[in-house]
Amino acid sequence: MTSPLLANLNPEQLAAVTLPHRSALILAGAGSGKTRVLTTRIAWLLATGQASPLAILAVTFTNKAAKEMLVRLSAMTPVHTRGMWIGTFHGLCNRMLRAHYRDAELPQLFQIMDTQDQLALIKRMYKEHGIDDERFPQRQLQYFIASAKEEGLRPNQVEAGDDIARRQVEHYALYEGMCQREGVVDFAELLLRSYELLARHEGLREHYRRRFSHILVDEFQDTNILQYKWLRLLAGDDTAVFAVGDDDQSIYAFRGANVANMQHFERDFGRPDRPVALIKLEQNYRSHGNILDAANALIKNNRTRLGKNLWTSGDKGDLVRALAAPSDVEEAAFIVDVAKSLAAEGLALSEIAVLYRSNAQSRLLEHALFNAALPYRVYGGMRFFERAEVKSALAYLRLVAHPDDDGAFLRVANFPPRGIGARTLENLTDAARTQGTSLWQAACAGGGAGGKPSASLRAFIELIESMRAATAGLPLPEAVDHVNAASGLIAHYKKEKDGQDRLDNLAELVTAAESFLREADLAVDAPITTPDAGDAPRATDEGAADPLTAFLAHAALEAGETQAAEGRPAMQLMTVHAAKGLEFHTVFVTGLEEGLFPHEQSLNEFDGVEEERRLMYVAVTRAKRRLYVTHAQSRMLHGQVRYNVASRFLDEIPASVVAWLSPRRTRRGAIDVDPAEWGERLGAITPQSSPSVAARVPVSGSRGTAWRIGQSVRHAKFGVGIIIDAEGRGDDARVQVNFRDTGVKWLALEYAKLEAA
DNA sequence: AAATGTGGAATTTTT
DNA sequence: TTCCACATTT
Repeated sequence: MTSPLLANLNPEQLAAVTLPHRSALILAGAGSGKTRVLTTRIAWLLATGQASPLAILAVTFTNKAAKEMLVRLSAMTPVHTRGMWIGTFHGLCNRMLRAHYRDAELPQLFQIMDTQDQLALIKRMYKEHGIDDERFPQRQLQYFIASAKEEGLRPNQVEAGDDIARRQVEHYALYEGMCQREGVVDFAELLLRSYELLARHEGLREHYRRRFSHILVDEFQDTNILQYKWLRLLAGDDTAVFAVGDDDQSIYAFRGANVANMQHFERDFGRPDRPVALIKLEQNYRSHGNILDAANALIKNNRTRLGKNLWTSGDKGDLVRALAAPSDVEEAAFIVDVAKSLAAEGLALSEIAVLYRSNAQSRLLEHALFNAALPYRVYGGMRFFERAEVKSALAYLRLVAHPDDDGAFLRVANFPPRGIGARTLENLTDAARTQGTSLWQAACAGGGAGGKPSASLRAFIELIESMRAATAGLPLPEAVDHVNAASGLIAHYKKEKDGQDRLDNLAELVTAAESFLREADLAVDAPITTPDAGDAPRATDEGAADPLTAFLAHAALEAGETQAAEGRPAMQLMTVHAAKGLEFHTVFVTGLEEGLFPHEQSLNEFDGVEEERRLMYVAVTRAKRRLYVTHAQSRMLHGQVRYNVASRFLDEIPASVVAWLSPRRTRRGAIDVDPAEWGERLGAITPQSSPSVAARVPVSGSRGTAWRIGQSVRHAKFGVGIIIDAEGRGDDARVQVNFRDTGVKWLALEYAKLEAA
């Protein structure tokens, strides 16, 4: 076996890649070459003739991962990746539903709603049915529906324990009715419909089962119940399912991810003659030893694990650097200082990441970086296809493609303003409801309940009709361009003084249509046909018959980049969640404080702290060479200063691999250092200082009675905490302490024997 | 129909 | 603090 494909694989990777035909669960630790194994496995199957490209289905969660798989695969083998089913769960389900829209009981040109659209639909529904949004918050219903669907449950299958739940189920049913009438599906619906399609149509199911001899799943720990059921349906007796995942990196339980899927895999995908193979990839190619030691020790505190230990053949490397800053401002200043000196040493800024638990923390960091003129890029936020002007342009296109889309209708009927007031739309909504039709049909039928067809409404109908006629024969980008202008959007934003960005985005939408066509072209070859249940011919990768519908699906399924990548290298700011899968030379994990990380909300959740710990594990394992873990004694949060105890996760990193860059007492908690001295001390600490910088700065002894807000204390009964308030003096003096384990308490200094901690 | 004011809430996020 | 939804004003 001297295939170059297999060169440089370690024994476990090699075993995984060349596994004989049967299902396998690959426990792939952080940085263990997971993507490489996955793509090499596919290449291997193809190269050895064990599978044809059409027999392979590979599924990921993100478009980015799917794209990367395609790129790496084409680099490895000369195969045409075009006919292959490689994509996201949603993308593949969309493809399947387009091909079998009749059996799925969907209109041919069904439209996909993103979460914004979905919320808008729920709001409309609340208005129409007079549902009380105080008692039933719209967001909550949105979550309720998504959760139900992710478990594969229709309204009649949801068990409602109490009255509230019963009402929510009713609302769920109403919602479904609206979606069906308007011909729109939400994200979860793509999965559920596809699942039901396979469940109900045996012929189809058998067709796909026979076709896909190999199913490969990326980030298996992130699959939800429905995705798992979908995989089970799709996998026939002779299908080998190759599931790659890491239970220690399961950080999406809050959106339905079900790690138990990994535990059940062996039972559900094994056959008596071909039990599931279990392979662990534990050799890490990313990080130096001390970083891995920190990660391993940390994650050992979780009880529910499959069990894994990362190791490296490389160096121990630097110690993990820890810092207790007096406040969030100093924490940010420290990061600026270190980044500057690293940059001065020649480290690319893009190799430095600053991670935080919640987005709110980015502001101050941005402020500090901005003032220091350090280029940075923040991940997260508004994506291209989510911007208002882009969504409006898309709504016109949706109306052109699919006029019954009430959401699209309402979005642009009077935008830009054209004299269709709230009153007109109300009447129209009433008329549509009584006639049981879409707004579009009601408008065509003559408008409002009063029977007075509004002239502006008629003009709008004509506008859409004329757009449809004008764009009919046009290539997609030209059609988009036409709609941008004919809709009046361009004229509208030209009038606005801050409209230039929006105009740019509208122009960018034309470009997006161009590149969509270009990429779709590459992805398409001859229509896939099979004797019994042929897949419909595809015009594009999105699987729709016409390019416009495909583009609209693309816009919904791939929201696009957060912001255009800047030319110059920049530091990377993001949440820990967003950092999953990435790696950097230097990583700062910031805000390591009880209440923030682990987040206080997680403490009430089942398995909450363990998930937070996995999150911390993800954060730590992003670092290749240098890891900083920082916390601040005081932090401005929601407009108020808060005093937090240092995170328990800091204590869980073995002292032997940590160098404290700030004075620190023996136990958890903050330092006892005067902010005034801070700058001086910090100045003496350079990031290059040897690991032995450690905790050796002696702290001036606490003077028995001189307690300060922000100080860490210990109480014999209540444990450790931080003083957050004080009042009175002398014998009456009391302090308020936020104890880590026992909460906030007022203590009289005369009686409570507090000691500095 | 745009501009201004008020109250409340405030993880994590892909599709 | 900041963002949002909603209500009220202009």
